[in-house]
Amino acid sequence: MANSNARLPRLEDVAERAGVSHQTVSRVINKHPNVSKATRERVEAAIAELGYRRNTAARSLVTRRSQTIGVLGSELSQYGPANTLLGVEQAARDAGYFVSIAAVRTVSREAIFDAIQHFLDQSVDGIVVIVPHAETLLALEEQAPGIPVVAVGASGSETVSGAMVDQRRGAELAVRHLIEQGHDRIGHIAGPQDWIDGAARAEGWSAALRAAGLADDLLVEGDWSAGSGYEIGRGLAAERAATAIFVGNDQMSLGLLRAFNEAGVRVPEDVSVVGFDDQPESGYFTPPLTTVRQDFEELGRRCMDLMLAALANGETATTVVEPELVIRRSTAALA
Amino acid sequence: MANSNARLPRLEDVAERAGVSHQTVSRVINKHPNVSKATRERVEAAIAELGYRRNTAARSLVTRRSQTIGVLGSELSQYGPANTLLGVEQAARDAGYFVSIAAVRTVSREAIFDAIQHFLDQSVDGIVVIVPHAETLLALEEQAPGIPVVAVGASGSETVSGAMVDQRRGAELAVRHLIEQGHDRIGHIAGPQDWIDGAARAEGWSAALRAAGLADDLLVEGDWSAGSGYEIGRGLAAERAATAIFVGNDQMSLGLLRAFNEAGVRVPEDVSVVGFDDQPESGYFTPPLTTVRQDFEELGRRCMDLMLAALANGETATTVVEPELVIRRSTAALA
DNA sequence: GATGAATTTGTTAGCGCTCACAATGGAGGC
DNA sequence: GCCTCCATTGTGAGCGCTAACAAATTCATC
Repeated sequence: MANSNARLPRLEDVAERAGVSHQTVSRVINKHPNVSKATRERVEAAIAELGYRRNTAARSLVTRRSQTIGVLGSELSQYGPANTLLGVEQAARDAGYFVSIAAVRTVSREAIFDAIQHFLDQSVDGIVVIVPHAETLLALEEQAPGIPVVAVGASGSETVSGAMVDQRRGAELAVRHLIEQGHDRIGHIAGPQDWIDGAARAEGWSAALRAAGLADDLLVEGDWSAGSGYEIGRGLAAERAATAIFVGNDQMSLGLLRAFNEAGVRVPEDVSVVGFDDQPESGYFTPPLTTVRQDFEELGRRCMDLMLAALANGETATTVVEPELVIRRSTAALA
Repeated sequence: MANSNARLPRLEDVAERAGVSHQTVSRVINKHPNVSKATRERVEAAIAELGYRRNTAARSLVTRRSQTIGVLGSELSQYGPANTLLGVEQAARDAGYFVSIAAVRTVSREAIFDAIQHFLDQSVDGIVVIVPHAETLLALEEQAPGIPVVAVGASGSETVSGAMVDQRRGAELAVRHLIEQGHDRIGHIAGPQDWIDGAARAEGWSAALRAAGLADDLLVEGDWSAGSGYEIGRGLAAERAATAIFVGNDQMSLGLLRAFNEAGVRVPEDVSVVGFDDQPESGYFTPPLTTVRQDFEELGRRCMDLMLAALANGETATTVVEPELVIRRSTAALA
């Protein structure tokens, strides 16, 4: 019901109404301990009556803090990054921070720099980077924005905190499961190798095979999309070199399943398939997909934990989220 | 290379270096026309040398504008909302705005109010709402935040601009396609009816059937998830009442295809299926899904167009994006 | 009751910017 | 030469808040 012509109430207006100084009102707002109970209640009443809301700009101007975290992301419409963003947002809002986003369409130095500039223009207090691309980390080291940075997939450094799901371990879980089922020719449809996760999963696959004394020669690189899984799957169906395929993500797995279905290759009777991510849909593929689950929201929350720590004491750190194997119907014992 | 101990350069520092007043520097930054070429160049040089960056807080304090748009969203990890967000972000950044997000986990009045409060605390200049839930619009009318609001799915009103994909038309495209293929018993797996899109698609389905003199009695309501599509699909496979199913979205379609596959119902030989959304994966379902494409990024950009208009002249407006039928292999002529 | 310490409240300055207005100087008309 | 007009530049104030300090009040202690 406030008169919309009048300017918004400010500290001084509240102070006048409560019969105190503006500084006392400021103390109440900032929960400063040394305010008597009576005064506090009077001020709080005045705040409620006037519908007072603190002016962020004025506060930021004097404190030199914007209470804003910038999230720099690419592929933000994909299941993983999108949920990581949600995790960050939740933790940030709970901690009293605003979340600003900048999406990078094509990953390049210029695009990353642009986004960082954008955030610096906004004077964010810190930047969370969800661009799981190796080049991004290099760009970040180079461009060091002078504020705390937390990067997903980074191992952590002097200047950058890192939060990651243990991709190697996830890949090992998947491959070991296949080995236990009796498979000894296990191929891999990898994600792009200049993506941190793509490379780490391929390494995990390779390491698990070698640890079991098996060959790691069946690797093809896709681009994460269902389309690339399909194309590669057509080739694989013709060759029939492997009896099991560990796929870099669920979307490529979907394409692979489609190609196998068209070619008459039965899953899991002829070939077993394991994906990575565990999107909500993966349990409804034909057949339901055995895959490695990553808790992306948790990852996002961890990012924010690291950010808060960096904001508080300037220290960088690293955190690792454990993946989990979800066994469904796309894998079976070798006949 | 700036000395990180020293405070950041400000207008006055640039002015001193360029030998002009701070106001002249301000004019250069704001592209005011009445500045001589020589002065402008001198100032620009000084800005570059010092690495000057305008302080947003100070600017906001005096202009009473934050150059920030708040995006209030739910289901932000889903394909549609996520891409709409990306469209908004792109258009906003191009227009010199920052984008702040607030995700609503469970749609309720309180959660919506909370998010609006959050944005008002931040003094955003406008709010884009991507919560395609009927109750949201009511909450918005009630809570009228006093700044421009653009809502996805809204028809527009005195206070709220609306941007939407024509859902009814999309549903009609789907149903007419099925009718043309000779189907006359066409069922619908609807989205939740308290979701704007869910209701609009059901209406379009119903309208198209009635226009063709067909019955619209085969409707079941799901919850958008693949799981609900699967459960409903099991029932449908047992009944076999319809020869074609129009499904409210692609995810439920996936579940339906899975259930039909398990039950030995062949798609499209026995039953045709049409989805809605056209996610990137839909072309790799088994079989590839005929569906209705929505251009979510365009929708997001349109939201921002409306926002800029509202910000400029305070007027609300409405815009409609046309959907498109994508025919793949899940539909066929009735045998 | 005097002394010092702790608690509560008030006063002042200034964060960095834009706005309104004032001042300066050169071009052009009579 | 004088006056007007316009383009260009400068001056002063103030946006709303917090930090630092100062003042007033209460309380405990000897």
